[in-house]
Amino acid sequence: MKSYDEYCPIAMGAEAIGDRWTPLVLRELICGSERFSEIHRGIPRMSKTLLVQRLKQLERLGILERRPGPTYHLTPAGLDLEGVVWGMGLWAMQWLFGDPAKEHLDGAHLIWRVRQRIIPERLPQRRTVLRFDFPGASRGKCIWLLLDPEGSSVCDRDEGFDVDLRVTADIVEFMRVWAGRSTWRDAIEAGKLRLEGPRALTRDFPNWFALSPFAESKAAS
Amino acid sequence: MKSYDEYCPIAMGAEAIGDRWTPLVLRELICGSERFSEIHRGIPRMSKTLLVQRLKQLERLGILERRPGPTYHLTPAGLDLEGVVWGMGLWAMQWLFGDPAKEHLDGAHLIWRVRQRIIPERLPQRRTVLRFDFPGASRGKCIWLLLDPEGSSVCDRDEGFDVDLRVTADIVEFMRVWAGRSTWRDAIEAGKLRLEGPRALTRDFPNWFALSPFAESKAAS
DNA sequence: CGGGATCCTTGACGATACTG
DNA sequence: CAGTATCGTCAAGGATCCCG
Repeated sequence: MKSYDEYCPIAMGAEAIGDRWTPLVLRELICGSERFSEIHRGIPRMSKTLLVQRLKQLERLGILERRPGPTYHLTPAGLDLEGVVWGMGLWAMQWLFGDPAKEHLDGAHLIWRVRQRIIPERLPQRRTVLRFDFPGASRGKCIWLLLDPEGSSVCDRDEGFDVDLRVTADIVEFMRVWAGRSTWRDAIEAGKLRLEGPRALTRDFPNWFALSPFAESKAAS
Repeated sequence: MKSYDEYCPIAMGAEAIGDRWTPLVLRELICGSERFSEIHRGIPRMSKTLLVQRLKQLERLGILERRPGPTYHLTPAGLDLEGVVWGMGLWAMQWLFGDPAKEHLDGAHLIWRVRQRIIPERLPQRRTVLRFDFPGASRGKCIWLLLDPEGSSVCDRDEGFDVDLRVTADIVEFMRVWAGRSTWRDAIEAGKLRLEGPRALTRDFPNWFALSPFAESKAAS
């Protein structure tokens, strides 16, 4: 893609971060992903080839820094982009955001993002295995989440662990809760979310992770 | 261009305003352009066909409104984008912006933007014709600016009017002043800007228009 | 895991001509 | 002036395979 060839800061900013997928790459970095595979899991529909290209350009522009590992870290210039990227999100939250559509109903992606928002100190002391069932999902109808204060992981196949807590949900409603458009309580009372397991787990479940970073801001539609 | 298919406000925001050229279209609307040709003159390197498409999408998204005339006006949602678009510009101003490069040296585009920033009340009462000569420009080496409190215009051909004030300048330096990286005084003292005409005009010239909206913010490099 | 190298498709875009 | 219509090009990027 060619340059705008305009001596204008807006044009330059748009050239730097306006390429397709780039705002999502920045989102992942801002949210704390550091490794290539981690970033990629956060943007599963982006090809690896393209992610490599985008990371390189961001590095060239001084927005991120590649360190041995390899890991990727935002530079001061990159950290300063948080306001811009979040501004886009807040704007969209207010003016465009609605309930999820069919194309959004990916259980694996959803739980991966839930995992990003885990608050480790609040997890049970011992490893706990959750199984999510989303009958209405387009992809990722059945997802396992292994909670561990030392590091949690998501997978989409039965690895043979005993399931401690089973979550069966209408994925649309789960996403609405995630986005701040509904609540766990309402979802459960409406019969759209069912938690099966020891009382201690079903009770604490909502506290293990925060909702979407945008959940608090107000939506329009 | 296909959708990201993510249930994420950042993805939605990026889809809405992240298309190529769209931030520049928004810039023109925010700066007050209303007519098609006016918007197009502000983004001369964009094709008309594409501008039509972008305007249509922005209308579909509820960001702008088309009224008879035809004229284009930002809706409340569109006005609310000003912070995001300006945020991109401010970020780029701080981290990427430098002196203009060869591809930027378009005298016609420069004077068009100067015209956008005219403060009508400060203009001379009678029509005044300026001629700009930019020997170092890549395009638009010679531009006429007709000042009139009722409405000013730019053209790139001699329409036969008598020139009241002649401005000869190193276009790089003129753009640096415009961007807040130099001053009229420094430019004149360095011999990079020469004003020829009645004393009253050469004296008031700097007051007729404001500099770039980003001129006050600090640049890095 | 973290990419590099190729091939191939599609659609975004520019140029041009035309219209009310 | 403010578009519409058509056509051709080119490059962005998806898919696949490979590598250390």
